[in-house]
Amino acid sequence: MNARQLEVFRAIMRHGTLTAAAEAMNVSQPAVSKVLRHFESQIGYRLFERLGGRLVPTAEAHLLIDDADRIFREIEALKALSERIRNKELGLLRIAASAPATFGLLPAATERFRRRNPGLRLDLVTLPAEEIGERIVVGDIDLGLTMVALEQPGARSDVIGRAEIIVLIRPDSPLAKLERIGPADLQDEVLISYASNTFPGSMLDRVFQGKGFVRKTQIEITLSVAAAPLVQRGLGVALVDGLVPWESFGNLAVRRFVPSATLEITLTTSTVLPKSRFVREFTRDLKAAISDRGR
Amino acid sequence: MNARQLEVFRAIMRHGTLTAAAEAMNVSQPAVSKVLRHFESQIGYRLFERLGGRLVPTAEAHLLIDDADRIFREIEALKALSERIRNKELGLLRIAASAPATFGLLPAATERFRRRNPGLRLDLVTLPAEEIGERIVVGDIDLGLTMVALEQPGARSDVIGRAEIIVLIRPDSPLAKLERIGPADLQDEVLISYASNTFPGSMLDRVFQGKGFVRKTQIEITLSVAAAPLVQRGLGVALVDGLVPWESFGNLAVRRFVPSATLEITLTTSTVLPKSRFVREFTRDLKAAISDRGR
DNA sequence: GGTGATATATAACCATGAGTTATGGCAGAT
DNA sequence: ATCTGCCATAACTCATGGTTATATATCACC
Repeated sequence: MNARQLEVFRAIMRHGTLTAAAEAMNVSQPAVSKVLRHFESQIGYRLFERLGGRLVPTAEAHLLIDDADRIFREIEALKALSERIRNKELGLLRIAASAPATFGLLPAATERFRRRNPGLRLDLVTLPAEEIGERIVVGDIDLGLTMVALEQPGARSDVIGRAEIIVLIRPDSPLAKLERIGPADLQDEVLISYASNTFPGSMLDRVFQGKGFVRKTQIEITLSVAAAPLVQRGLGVALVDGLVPWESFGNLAVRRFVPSATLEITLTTSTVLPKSRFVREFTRDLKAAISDRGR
Repeated sequence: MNARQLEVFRAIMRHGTLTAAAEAMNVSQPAVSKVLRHFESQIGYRLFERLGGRLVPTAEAHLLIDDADRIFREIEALKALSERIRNKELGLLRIAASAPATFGLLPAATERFRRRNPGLRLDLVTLPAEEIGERIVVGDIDLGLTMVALEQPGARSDVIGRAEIIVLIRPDSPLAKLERIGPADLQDEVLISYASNTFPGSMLDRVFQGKGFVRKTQIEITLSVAAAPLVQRGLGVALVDGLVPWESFGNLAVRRFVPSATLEITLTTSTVLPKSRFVREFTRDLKAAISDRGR
């Protein structure tokens, strides 16, 4: 049972005669006749009674026609879809980002991108950085956006911007008076921050050390966004990336951290798979979103 | 774009490699390879990138796979349906009946029939008698059930029973006292009955004439069931077929009409199209339903 | 009862798609 | 360096779907 057989069956049911069906399908009458007979011999029963030199649909044909017709139309729809894909009217861009990038960069970049490519499907996946590299090399993901460089054979990482580490406090905290907050100011606070065995964590450890302090993290987080509710409830002060739009969470204040510590916003793509036009475009939009953030 | 191509595409997406897909489909690996390449050349774009001797699905493949998978499964379902039809687990019997037969005979016959053929689809169509003949000769209908013989070339009518003409009255009517009602009793009543230009109408005209009366129909109906609400509301007395289960309508009484007048319950089938087993069985069930009615 | 019109079936042929086996090339792992 | 796994190619076969030409059956009509 193949698509052509269904098409022929449907056409005969529609047009009533072989000849009309053949004409509608732009093939010769014997061609239709042969496909029909072959179809009937395959399924093992007659779809039409031959009488008076005419074809009369059997009860079996009536049982099949609805489904056959639907499937035929669905195949036609799939062809149309495929045609649109070929004409680049339709596409798919699969982006994996770590959580801060998902919150802080993707919305703006996506907005720019969609304005130019409204028909395109976008898959935005939030994943831990380690997994993103793997997904890129197996081709599951077109573009990765992380706060760490991904050392992955078969993938290439480029730094497209930087994000400052900031201090997250409650507006009613005594620290709110300060413009800038340094390691010394945090000594007596409950510190919410990255674990030392993560990239930003060890980076911050070095910064504290450079100023003669030790970073004592009381509450460790892996996902910076998780700091927001903790700080909101007054459980401590967070030292996290400044990429997430913290202001939008409410009951939170952001202060600069000195000395300045930055994370690299890193864009990763496969070195083996060809880059689509969409990947290049989205990269541009991401850079624009980053420079917009500066303002 | 044909069913096989969708199947191959789906199998490769599922199993990840050509080799695994080929194994799953029980064909050789080069066969799958060739179908895939042919499919790709037809649709005009790559579905897989070849890298490191592996196939990696492109974004386009991801856009197509859901629909392709669904269509493939629907074709499989259609094959299964076809298989059931071939094994006679599934069938279709299309019955057209005039309204009295629909009300009075089909329910009982259908009940018997379905007990024996629970998987079968039954199409019960109520149509005016004239149309039924045409539908039978074009093969739209397997079996017709009417109260008139259908004179239709290509169709054959058999009388399988008779239905008495009865008098339909309100239980509170003065006529309710009578066991039998004749033309004389109806002279002063508003008569609801068939038009004279119909078969039962002219038949009743002759009966009245034989007794020296004229049938004066004040309210003409074509559909006997339409008499029920009229009689219920006291608009008159009806002279109609006794096939419809009038008792079930409520607030109606049925009386025998004398002299007895009968309509022929006629079963019509095509003389050219082969009769299915179901047609023969249903005929038997109809006859049984008719003789049951006698009790 | 021919006759023409219409519709299906058959015959003979061809192109192609889908299958086979055998084999070669390539990348990654041991 | 070699083995292993995977994909591509070559050469061949067979079935399917297409062609044209022709035969056959039914129906309507004179």
